[in-house]
Amino acid sequence: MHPAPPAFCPVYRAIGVLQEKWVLHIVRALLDGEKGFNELARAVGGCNSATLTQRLEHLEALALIAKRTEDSQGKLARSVYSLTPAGRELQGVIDAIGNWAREHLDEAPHAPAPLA
Amino acid sequence: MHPAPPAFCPVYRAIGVLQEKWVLHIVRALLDGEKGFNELARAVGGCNSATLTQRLEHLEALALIAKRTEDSQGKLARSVYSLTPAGRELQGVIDAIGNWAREHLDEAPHAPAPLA
DNA sequence: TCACATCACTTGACATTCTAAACTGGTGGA
DNA sequence: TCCACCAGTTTAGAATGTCAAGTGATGTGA
Repeated sequence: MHPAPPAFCPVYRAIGVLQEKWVLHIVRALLDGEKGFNELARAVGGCNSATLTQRLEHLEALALIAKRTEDSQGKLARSVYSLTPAGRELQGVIDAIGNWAREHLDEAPHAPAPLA
Repeated sequence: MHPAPPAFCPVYRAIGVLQEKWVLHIVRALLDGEKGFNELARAVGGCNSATLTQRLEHLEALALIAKRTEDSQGKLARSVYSLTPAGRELQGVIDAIGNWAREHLDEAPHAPAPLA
């Protein structure tokens, strides 16, 4: 019944992954260095913990990020999320978005030039 | 009350636009040439008309695509959607996604080889 | 000339996805 | 002890996306 969604096309599938809400933000935040759960939530800016948990699970399943649980002898369980090599390669995508954004999205909410 | 979403950051806003469902698919389809409504729907593969209409309005408002209504003398009103220069520049983003996808997303649902 | 297909959408009911906000259970500091 | 932070989980409701059908016009073939 599907009108032929090109599921076999890698670009199509990549778009499917990358358009999930917060995914690109998460990747961008982690490109900046590995982070704990709350730290990541803050860096990403506005994602709630339920969605973040789900997104992190999905990205881990896709092997774009890795979760490590630091347990310093006692019992402190801090989780640390970082990009895998495949995830780090998304730098190119983020850069492309960045270049485009700076060229074509620079109007709008803009500080009204501090020097005037 | 927002925990400081960096709305002033162009990359953040770009991600906000590009992660809307179907947006990247629409851009990709139009990079291939201008298209009518149903034609675009078919090219995009699986987006329903309600969402497509809404997305096209949004993208037109952002000046990434342009809508032209061909009315050959009589009264035929065929709509044609095409990318604006700003929209066309998203080629770089699509390419980056394409490169990444081909390198890191090539396993998975794969037609089981028609010959055999 | 009538039936049927296509075009560009709209509409309304429904399903999926995302969200806020509160809560769990543990650590660590004043 | 009280409070803050850690990493989440839960639940209910809002936002977003979808399906399927319908609209009114044109075109196509029998």
